[in-house]
Parts: sequence; C-alpha cells; structure tokens
Amino acid sequence: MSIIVRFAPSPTGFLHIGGARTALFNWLFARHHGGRYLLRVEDTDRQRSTKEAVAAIFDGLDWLGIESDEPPVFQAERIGRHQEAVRRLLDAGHAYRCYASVEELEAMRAAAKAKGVPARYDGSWRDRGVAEAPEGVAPAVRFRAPQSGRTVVRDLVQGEVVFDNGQLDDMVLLRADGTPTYMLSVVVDDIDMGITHVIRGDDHLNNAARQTNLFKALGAEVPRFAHIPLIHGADGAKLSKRHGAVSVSAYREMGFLPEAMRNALLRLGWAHGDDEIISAEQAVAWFDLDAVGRSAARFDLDRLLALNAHYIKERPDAELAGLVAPLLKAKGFDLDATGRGRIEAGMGGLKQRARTLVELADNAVFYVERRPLTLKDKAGRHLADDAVRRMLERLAGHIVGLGSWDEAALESACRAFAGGEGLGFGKVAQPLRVALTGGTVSPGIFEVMRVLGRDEVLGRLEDAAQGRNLAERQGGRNLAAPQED
RNA sequence: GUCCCCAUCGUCUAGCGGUUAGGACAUCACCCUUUCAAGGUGAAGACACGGGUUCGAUUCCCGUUGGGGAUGCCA
Repeated sequence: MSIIVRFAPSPTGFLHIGGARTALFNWLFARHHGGRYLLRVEDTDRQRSTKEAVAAIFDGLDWLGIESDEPPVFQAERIGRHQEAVRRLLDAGHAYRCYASVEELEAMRAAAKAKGVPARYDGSWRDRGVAEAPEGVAPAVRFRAPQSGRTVVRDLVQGEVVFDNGQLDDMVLLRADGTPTYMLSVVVDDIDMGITHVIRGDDHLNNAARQTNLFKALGAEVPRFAHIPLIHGADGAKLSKRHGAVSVSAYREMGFLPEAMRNALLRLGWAHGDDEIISAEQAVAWFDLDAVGRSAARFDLDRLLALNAHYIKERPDAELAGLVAPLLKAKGFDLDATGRGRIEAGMGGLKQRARTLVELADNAVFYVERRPLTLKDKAGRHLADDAVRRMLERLAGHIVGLGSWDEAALESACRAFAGGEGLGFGKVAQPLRVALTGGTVSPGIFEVMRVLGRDEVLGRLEDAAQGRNLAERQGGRNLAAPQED
C-alpha cells in the first residue's frame, strides 16, 4: 500500500514554525517512502478563516519548498460529503440530535469541574426522542461514542496510548447551523483522501482516540497516527504571538534562507546521529518516524543563525547578490551596473561575515555608497588626526601608479608603504579602512581595494585626506551590533 | 479538577544495560590576524529525585516532583 499523508492547516493565521515543521515531516515522510503528500485547508470555521491566511500559508510552504503532489483540498467545499456522513451515522444510530443550549453546556462543564469529574457533555440527549425537543431550537448532531471500554491509539511516535472511553464525550459533529466541525471533517476527508498516516502535533493526541471511534463508526480503516511533540517558545509554553517571531514569513523577512530554516526545523525533534548540517537530499534519504523524539523542543534563534551563516557561505556569490539587491534598494540604494558588479565581486568577503541576508545588505552598503562617504558611528576618530590624513595622502601617492590592481600587488605596496613610514601595518590599515568603507569593520582591506577599483579608492582616500567625509549616521540594524574597536 | 504526553550540558540532541555519557549552537580561553568575521585548538557544562528489577542502570518498571498538552457547536 502506498503512503499518503497530508498537512492540514487551519487558515486562521499565518504559517507558524510548528506548522511548518509538521508540514516538513509529512513531506519528508512521503518522499522517503515514495508516497504522496497532500495539502488540505481546514477552513470549516467560516468565522475565523481568511483568504489572507490561506495565501500566507501557501506562500510560506512554497518558500520552504514543501510542495504538494496535488492541488490543495478546501474542506469547506466538501460540506456535502460531511453532511452525508452524518446522515449515515444518524441512520445507523451512531449519532443523535442534541438540543442542549450553550448555557446548559456551560453549566454542565462548571458542575463537572466542581465535582472533580471529567468535564464533558453528559449525554442527556443520547436517548431522548425528537418529541422532547424544545421548540424553536435547532439541534446539533453529536457522535454516540462508546461509554465503556477503552480506546487504544497505536501511535508511531508516542507508542501505545490507552484512553478510557469514559473520558471521551459525545463530540459535536454538525453544529446547529448545519456546518461540520473539525472532528467530523478531518475524519471524513482523511477517509476520502485515502490518508494512510496522520502526522500532526501532539496537541491532537487526545483527538486521535475520539477520531478512532468515528473512523470505526464510519466503517473505515483507521489510519496510522504519529503525534509529534510541539515546538515551544523560549519559556517552554506552546507557541503563540507573545513569543515574538513565530511565523515563517517573519523569519524570511529577518533574512533567513529557506534551506537554513528547513534544516533548523528538521533538527527539532528529529536527529540522525551527530549530523547537524543536512541537505534536502539527505533529509529525504534519512527521515523516518522512528527517529522522531517524544519531548517538546524549544526553538533556538542562535542555532538558526549559525545554520543560516553556514548556508549563506554555501550560496554562489551571484545568487546572494541577487538576494541582497532588493534589500539594498529598500535602503535607498538602487544598484547600477557598477554597484551590482561590486556587490558580487565583494561577496566573497561579505558573506563570510553575515548571519542573515539583512546583515549582508547592511555590510554591503559601503560598496554602493556615493562619495563622500558618511562615517559610521565613532569611526571618524581614526581620521581626525591631521597627521593621519597626510599619511593617507602619501599612501594614495604610493599606490596611484601601481601596475596591477590585484590583492597581492596592493598588499605588498601597502606593507612596503607602512614600512617606509616606520609604522606597524595596523596603523595604516585601520585609517585606510575607515576612509574606504566609512567604518572600522569590513572585509579584508585589499579585497575592498580590489573591488572598489583604483579610481574609487583614490577618490575616497582624497575625501578622507581633505576631511570631506560626512558626520556619523545612525548605527546599523544588524542582529549583532557591530563592535567598536 | 480530570485525562494524556514528556524529562541527558543554558539550548537542540546522540545514547537503544557495561561509554572517560558523544556532537552541534551559545559561552570562555588561546592560535591565526589589517578590523570584524571565518577557521583551528582547548576549557567549562547534563543523565530531576526516590524506590525497585539486575552482577550492573542514563538506559527497564513504579512513584514523586517539574514541565507541557487536552478538556469548545476552534482547529
């Protein structure tokens, strides 16, 4: 039997990282076993579902490269099937109409809680006939769940979990307005879609028991369940808005690469020995449910950052230049051919120093800035001394006629100059760096000179010598504040 | 309250009865060095507790504690 799994988000908000990981695990599981991965939008709650959320979820999944093997199924469009299933259940005596009001239900729960018994619907309409129905009250339809015995969920991750049927109440299948609830639609749709394995967050573990009984009542085979542990926030609680960045799109905006995100998500609750950097191909080859852990994990931004730094280094320079261009544009730097050329030529040194695309863009600014440069933070003090400026002027004179403008030639010329001045190389390099980049932190100075080109270097040197640089600007927006030396 | 799940360094984890309890991130040193990174080397850092079972428990069982989840006409 071929494996069919699905990711079934409810479009009541953005795609958060927990959902993204669930999708990833499903997708990986299908790919690994040569099965199919489907997408189903659980939008039976018409009040809270929005088109924007659907778009955000699709967009996030797309960005992560988790593509569905078939067009997405919209649950709301399948109401007919759900209602039909309820009719069958009603006919077979597996369901009944319940006329209890919302107030009554609340009272029931409060009473149960006070008595210390499971808070659940008391089943008072289980065996009452329609004749007793109060007037003008539209009934909800409830499942007639088994009241004794136990339901066993054989879970691929959690093992065998036993529930006392006395704990499980008669869940609502159809609301009073005739719309299906989640509990009903998941089961009907999973049956119709031929889902063989249900991989989802373990906040659904309890539901698995109730759904198991529904599957049986519907005469269907119960799929295999795999409830994966939740991802928690830094405080150890279930992820919510108050945990800061939780949406996939937020991470995208922070400058993370999808491959880094996937790698990070993959390693939450799943491991393959000591492997940390895992490619998409390896993930497919290695992933299986037996290696999924059972304890909740916290999402660690530092790890993501480290992974992202790794994947940035692995990306070709041209690709990174393309990724950074729009970020630079947003900062007001529209790249011309020269700018683009410099960004790509300087990418080697740039990408060594960035953990996010945002940092990469911030650090690349000096390559596309127009003269005279605006000095960063307190960098100006390196250029404040008149003797230093004259030194820079002499340096310009020393390199202006250089035969070749490559890094090796630049280095030997600059070192020779420093020697001639009786200065340690650092005494020359740092003012030079500030003159050329406007800051005290940058890629290797010879690389910078090479990328900038002779004219620009000479021009920036002259600006510095003449004291033409502009006063400091606001500090960078790097995740890691740039260190002052 | 009731039910369910979980428990190895700060974090993510390896471990599947006998290990100097391993790796990664973060931290701290040192090396390299034109700054910052990167890289290299090293350090510090964990089996929640109590009972069993066993020749032997991080590992198996029970309990305690702690954390989480579910208790909806949300999903």
